Amino acid sequence: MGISKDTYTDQVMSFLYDTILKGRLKPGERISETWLAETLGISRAPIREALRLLARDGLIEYRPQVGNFVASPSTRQIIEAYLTRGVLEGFAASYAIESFNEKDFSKLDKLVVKMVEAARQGHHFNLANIDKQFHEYILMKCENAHLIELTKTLGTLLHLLFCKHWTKVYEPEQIRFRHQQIVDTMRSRERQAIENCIREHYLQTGRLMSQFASDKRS
Amino acid sequence: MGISKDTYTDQVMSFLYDTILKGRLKPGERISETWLAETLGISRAPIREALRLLARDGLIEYRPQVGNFVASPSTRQIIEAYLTRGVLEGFAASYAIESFNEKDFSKLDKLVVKMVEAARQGHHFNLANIDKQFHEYILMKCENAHLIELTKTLGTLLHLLFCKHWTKVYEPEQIRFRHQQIVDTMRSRERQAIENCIREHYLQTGRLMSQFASDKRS
DNA sequence: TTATTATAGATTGTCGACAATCTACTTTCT
DNA sequence: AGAAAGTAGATTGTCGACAATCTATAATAA
Repeated sequence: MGISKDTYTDQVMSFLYDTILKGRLKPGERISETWLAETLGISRAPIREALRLLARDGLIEYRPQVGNFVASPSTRQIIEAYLTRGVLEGFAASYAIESFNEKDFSKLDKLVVKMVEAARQGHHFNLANIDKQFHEYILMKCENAHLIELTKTLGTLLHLLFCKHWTKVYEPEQIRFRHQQIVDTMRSRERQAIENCIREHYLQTGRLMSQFASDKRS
Repeated sequence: MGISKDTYTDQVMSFLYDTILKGRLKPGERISETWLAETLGISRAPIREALRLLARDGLIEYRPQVGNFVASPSTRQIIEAYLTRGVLEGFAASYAIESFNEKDFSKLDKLVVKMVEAARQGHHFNLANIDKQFHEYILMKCENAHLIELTKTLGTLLHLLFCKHWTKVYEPEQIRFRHQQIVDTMRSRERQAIENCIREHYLQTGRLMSQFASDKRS
């Protein structure tokens, strides 16, 4: 573990992220401040700050005077979040395309290959990670710190809530096609086509995920 | 004053927002927790939570172990923020256009008239408020809570930092033209045109504002 | 004089405690 | 039995204090 000048607040945020990711805290479940404080062996002050920040990002639902709960978005909210993510990343990609060269495209090609491998082996955790790398690689190149920050936050939320479903939602071959399509469209360097392609990419996933999530609850 | 079940944290956020808006706290200036606590007559706990949240929204720059400072974005960051806002609102408008009827358009027409009046009288505070109403009216109709939240946050940031410059940046006639153009384009109901129009609207303002802000600092 | 080091003051990070509020259960009434 | 009211327990909101860290001034050396 490298230099850890993190404040407790940051560490609590990481802890909660991991705990939710691993399914030890499930959507809708209460997150008691005192429980967290005892579990981590620290006081409630930094914990409250972490909870408020995670709530601002949508990972947690905070109800004043009542408590904090793991986010449990409605079908509609899920679709909305994916839609918004598509709009942001779509613009980022069309904006970043000017600084793309063949080396960047082939990097993306390789990530697609790795993604398909992970999908074939059913490693949904790996799959989600490589997918994240793929999309963030495109995102980063737009060089707009503000846009990157917003989009990453949204991505983190979606990753956290739905990465466990990925191997069930798409066949490996679909995953390959969907992402190769993005790379190919970017190679065309047509900004409008790029935006539309990425929006559609997220819209599809949003629809499937929301359906999956609502199935599970009934 | 209506029912006030606000927690202290919320009140501190409002207080800081107003204080910065009125220029009593200037960009780059330090915001001491103890000073705030004594000024408001409360303890530091809710103040810290408010500061962290405002930092998350970009109103404040937070440096761990050092302190909080009023945001003082660079030229580049200013342009980026306006650009991003344009992308979000542009999409929101093109998405909301389906639910627009003539009543909505004429409502926007009236706001444009009021805006020009305020501009003629040099009321930059009024002008900024009506402009905010205009853009939020469009935004709200998209019915995407997530998108609305993100866009509003960004708008609040820009409003706070730059509303004081508005009467200096645009002539009343320019303001009329720029906003009437948006309404007219929306009347055409062409989604692509709407997105481009609103993006351009914000891009222009971003460029002017960033220029103005950098002039002032030199 | 300029650069470096010490030092005192101020500021943030964290803690444990108490009051206000909410939740869930028990009791009471119909 | 079912609904309403009351009560005990738990949870959140806020507070004041202390330790760790940073900042700015003063003292020292080159």
